[in-house]
Amino acid sequence: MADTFRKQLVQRFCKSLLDIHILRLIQKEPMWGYEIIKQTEQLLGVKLTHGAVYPLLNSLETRGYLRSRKEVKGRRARKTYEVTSRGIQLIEAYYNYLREQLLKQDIEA
Amino acid sequence: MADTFRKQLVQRFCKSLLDIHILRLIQKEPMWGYEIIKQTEQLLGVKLTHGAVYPLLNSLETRGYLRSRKEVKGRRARKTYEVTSRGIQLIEAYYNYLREQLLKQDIEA
DNA sequence: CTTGATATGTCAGATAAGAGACATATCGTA
DNA sequence: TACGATATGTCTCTTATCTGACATATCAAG
Repeated sequence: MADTFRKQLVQRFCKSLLDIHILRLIQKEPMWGYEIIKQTEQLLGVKLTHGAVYPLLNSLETRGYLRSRKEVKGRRARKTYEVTSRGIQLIEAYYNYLREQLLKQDIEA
Repeated sequence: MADTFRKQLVQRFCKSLLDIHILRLIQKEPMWGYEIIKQTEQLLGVKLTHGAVYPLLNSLETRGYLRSRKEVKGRRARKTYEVTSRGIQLIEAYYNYLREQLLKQDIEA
């Protein structure tokens, strides 16, 4: 049962906080859309569709959370993203909020 | 800026994980719908509509996460909810997941 | 005796997000 | 040379969710 709940939560966090999930992955190491989809499936067992990922990546870049560069190997092109300082600030605000939530739990436990 | 991000996250966590937010409030002390809406506004500054809260409370009870009893003061009735063991399991799975997320951060920091 | 607060409920319509299709291109391999 | 994998992009339609309206009832205060 605890395992069922865990899977549910992994799925929900990943989908309803998809932008943060993506920022966290890219922060670990610069990455491109296709790779994000593959790693999310391998690491979490969650299938993202590219129709959801690519528009979000573009939006995150427009809003200043990501920066991209084109990498060309032979004639193949990929857009590798890295997290900007603004993106790092959002991720840190996220971790701070998680800590806060856990703290509240300890106080009342 | 960090403060703006925090407010954003409070809002998003509360709305996209509304069921867990409600379970956590009720776990602190048994509570009814109207009170949940008031406390959420006072504590977090987030306005929930009763059209979202009441159907969710009923759904959480049907699915076994909450249990309700009718409290009558004079002729006024209210439905006070408490969290079931199943509900507590979900909340604990939630906290475990938060801890996991923070752990991952430490490893890669 | 009427207004605002307490208290719960349903439901139609709006809205936001995503799935999946359409589109294109390279590369390796069978 | 055709298929599956890599790689990115747009867009329509569906689906899920919430807002806000409608509905009802008690109570306190002005």
